Amino acid sequence: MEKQATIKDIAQALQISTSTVSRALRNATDVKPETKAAIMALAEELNYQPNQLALSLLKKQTHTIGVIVPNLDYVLATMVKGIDEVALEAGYTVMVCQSNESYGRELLNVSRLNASLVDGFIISVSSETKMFDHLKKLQSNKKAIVMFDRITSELSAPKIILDNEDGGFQATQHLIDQGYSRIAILAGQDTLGISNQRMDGYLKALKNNKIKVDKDLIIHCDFNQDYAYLATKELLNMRKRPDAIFTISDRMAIGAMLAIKEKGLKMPEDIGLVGFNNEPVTALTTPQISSVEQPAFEMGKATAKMFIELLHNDADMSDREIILKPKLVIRESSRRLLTSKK
Amino acid sequence: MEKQATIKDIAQALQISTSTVSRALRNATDVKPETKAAIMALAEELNYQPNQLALSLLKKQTHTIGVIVPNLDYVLATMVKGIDEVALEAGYTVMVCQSNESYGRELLNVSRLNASLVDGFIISVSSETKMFDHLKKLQSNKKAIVMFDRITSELSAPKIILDNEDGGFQATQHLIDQGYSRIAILAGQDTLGISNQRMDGYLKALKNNKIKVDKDLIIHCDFNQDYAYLATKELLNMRKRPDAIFTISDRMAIGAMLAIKEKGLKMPEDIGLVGFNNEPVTALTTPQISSVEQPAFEMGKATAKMFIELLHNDADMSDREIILKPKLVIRESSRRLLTSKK
DNA sequence: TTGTATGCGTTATCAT
DNA sequence: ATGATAACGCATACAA
Repeated sequence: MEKQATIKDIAQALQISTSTVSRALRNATDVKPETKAAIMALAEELNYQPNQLALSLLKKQTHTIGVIVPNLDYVLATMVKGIDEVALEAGYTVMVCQSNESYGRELLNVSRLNASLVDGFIISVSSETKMFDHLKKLQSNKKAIVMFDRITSELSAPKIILDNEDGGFQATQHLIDQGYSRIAILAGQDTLGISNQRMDGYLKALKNNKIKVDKDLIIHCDFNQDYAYLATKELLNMRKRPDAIFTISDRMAIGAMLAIKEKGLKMPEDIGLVGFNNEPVTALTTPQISSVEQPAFEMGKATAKMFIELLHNDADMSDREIILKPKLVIRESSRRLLTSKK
Repeated sequence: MEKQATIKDIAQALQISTSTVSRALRNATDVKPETKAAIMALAEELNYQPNQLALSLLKKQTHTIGVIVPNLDYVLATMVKGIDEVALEAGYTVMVCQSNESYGRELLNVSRLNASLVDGFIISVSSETKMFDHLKKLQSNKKAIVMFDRITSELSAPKIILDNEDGGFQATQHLIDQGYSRIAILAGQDTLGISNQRMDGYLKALKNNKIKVDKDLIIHCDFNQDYAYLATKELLNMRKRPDAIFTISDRMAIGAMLAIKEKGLKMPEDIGLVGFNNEPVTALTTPQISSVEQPAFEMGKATAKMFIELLHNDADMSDREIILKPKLVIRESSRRLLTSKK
């Protein structure tokens, strides 16, 4: 076998025109059964496969979705899996690119995938991304865009998000229910939407329970284990140290846990801990870590469905927003009352 | 702004031919500076971007690499990151597809990405994949293929792999050095190459140390935490139970650890445990788990480099093979001698 | 039922 | 220095 066979090859071999071959291959009705049979047979033999590039150029659509994510950690990988699932079923191929939390990389990815290579984008923006002209430009070129997880209100597009505020609220309220009162929060950079929303939930729970907010208990640090470790060390050295910590990611919870153990404090007796994401690791530590679970796979599926609807729909969908609810999973690190709900 | 502007649009607006526009845009020398300036200005204004589809159709290359992996767990995600890194730098875009350990999905992914959409494939085959005609067909269509991690000798292609046997050997030898003598192994399905190789290393270490192989201590189960848990439970209920367990993945090590704890045995005193992959979680459990580290990021980079060389190289590279060495990371779960190397 | 001609966006070749 | 034309692989309107 040589280079991919083309319609032309088949036509030449059979001494007929390319249009007839094209029709036969596409199951058109008006082709004589015998010629059609001959064509199909030869196509099979030559392992003919239509050239998607040519088709895409002609149809102006590639049936390919560009998915851009800041990284492929557990949650995002799960979401991508959900996207993949739905897209594949609908006949779309998914191109996954990682921006590595870098605005520059995101720009590069977008521009590479643009230029007619993809029908549109499903994107979760990097933590560095503060300007959205690159996405607006895509829209003005009639590319479909759906945002998910890390979104921005600056772009008018369908959005699929988690109710992060509710997640923060559930976590904090639970800690309060367990009798903790000096509750610290390890948040991300104060420019990151999902971080701020989770903190809003934290603040709301405090307020609802008439607990005064102590600014010293609100820490902004990198979404990362090492920073969380250091930040927690400082927290524990305060004169009036917190009796509970809510971290907005499980990675950070791990860092906090290491610092807590190092200090010789017991969870949940001396100090309570709740993380976010419900990564599998939370069930593996000692003690196991309570964590806010997000329906990542479902979110991915919902996102892909929205995207495909957007492609097939002329109506304006820019105000569409799906908000999924998180669910707190209570484990050992924060359950110190026997009466607590299971 | 409307649909992407084309060369034709610019030519019409400026009342010149498309060839001139094309030349100007491509920085050709023989274009009058003034016309060139006008063209560049208009291109900028219209946000002109060359249509990659048309270019690819013409040049018969897409500058896109199809990457197919069985899943996106920690190790593979890290490898993909390495691939991405090198590919991006070389001007290639990466399409990542997950086969979900399914042969059918792998076929689908390959056929979708084929059809001239990608210049070639970087693939780690699914655990279900036992036939390789789909890959051979690609090669006969002159697509470049590089295999990595999970490879097959049935395909003649450059390969980048870990020295899995050495990994198994290091792990087992270490356990022996620590004074363990009844060492069990939790392996994967006996059709999975990397599993068998790790087991070969295990057997070699036993043989080198004149320890008789006990078939009852060799367990084949799914690459998965739950099965490992169950298998370990059985192992611990044997009349002469093992005093150490080597699992060929960290997930399995976690499962084993749960069963060990449940049984009330202490690591490393009563029983030693070594995993494989050195996932971050191994440092978070209590006790921390010793594990064989593979240079995943480096492997990804090496793979992408090999692939790009293959694209630019007419010579036969099918016998090229890069074998990377693993490195045992010793932690609490297996270090019971104070004299042990750190 | 089949063939011819055209176009998708671009570049390369060959004129002019 | 610039323009006309063909080609990449395919589908389709139109002609036969």
